[in-house]
Amino acid sequence: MTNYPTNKQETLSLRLWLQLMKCTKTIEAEVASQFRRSHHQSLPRFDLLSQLYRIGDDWVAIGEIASKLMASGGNITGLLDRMVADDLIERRANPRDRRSFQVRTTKKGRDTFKEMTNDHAQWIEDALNEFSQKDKEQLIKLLVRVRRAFETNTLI
Amino acid sequence: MTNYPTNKQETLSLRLWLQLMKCTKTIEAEVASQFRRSHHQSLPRFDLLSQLYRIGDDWVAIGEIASKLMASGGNITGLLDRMVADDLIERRANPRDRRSFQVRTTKKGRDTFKEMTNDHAQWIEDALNEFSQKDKEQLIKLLVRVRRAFETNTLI
DNA sequence: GGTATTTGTTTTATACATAAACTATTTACA
DNA sequence: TGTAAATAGTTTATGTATAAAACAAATACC
Repeated sequence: MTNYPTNKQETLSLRLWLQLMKCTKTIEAEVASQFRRSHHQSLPRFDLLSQLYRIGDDWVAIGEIASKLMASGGNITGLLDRMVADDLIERRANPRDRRSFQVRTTKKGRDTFKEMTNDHAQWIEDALNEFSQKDKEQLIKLLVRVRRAFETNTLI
Repeated sequence: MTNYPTNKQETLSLRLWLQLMKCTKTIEAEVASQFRRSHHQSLPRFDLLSQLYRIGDDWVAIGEIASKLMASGGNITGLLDRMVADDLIERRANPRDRRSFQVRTTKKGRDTFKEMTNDHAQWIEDALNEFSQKDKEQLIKLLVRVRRAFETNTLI
């Protein structure tokens, strides 16, 4: 009865989480360093440009960006300030609601994003080309399950 | 010939990376929020205490912590300053090298770490208990492979 | 022994992140 | 209509992170 390897199981879960974190941080550090070297841009800026790209060509409210990126308002305000200063983003008052502001990418912002996103995809592809489609699919499936386990856990 | 789904493969690698990041960030946010709520401590502080615990009971040089955590010196200086102020860490001059300083955990630091580490292990275990040992082992194996792919890639 | 270099850490400038307080509007509704 | 509540965004205080400059002390080497 006491033969169930509960301690070992616990260790395995922890090891899984630690490996997950190590893996993500390794890739993140590499991508961030490449972005910095090749484009003088950061990962948070890339994420913001990605969201704007996903939303489309229109003016977007600040709050929509914050909620899509799951970030605080203050964080987005600061990021946008710096990106406006670098001419990647333009900002205007919302003509229909004087509390609200809107942003969109400039031409420079769109060009920068296009280059970054191409490089990014290429780096990831190059690094992961040794994996079979089956391995990748399985890994994705397991990761989604892990995430769901935490998300549902949290909501209770 | 042109039937090879190269575009799909590329998409799959990217999707894998995005899922990896999403998964890690979800768990990290949950753990950080629990640490904050239950212990008024942050994840970086927990990491630092973990390193000190791993190294042992002795006085440890600042530089050793920085290299183990793969963090910049300035980062560790700041973290330590705040943790010393909160009486989790004590600091002294290295008696054998006047350039150098050493730190170790206080009793409060050790007690805090013990509680945090128990809770942490429990949260992870609870969330991942639906996974079989086989699933976890496979996931760990794949994650290690992914990380190696990026590490070797970087070193070239 | 005296200078050059290296080493260990802190300081500075900057970026990114949050929570909480604050401001200005808009909306709800009595 | 007039006030309370909700909403949009910024500001402030604080924590975490880096790179680069600065500094002090130790080591290397002529």
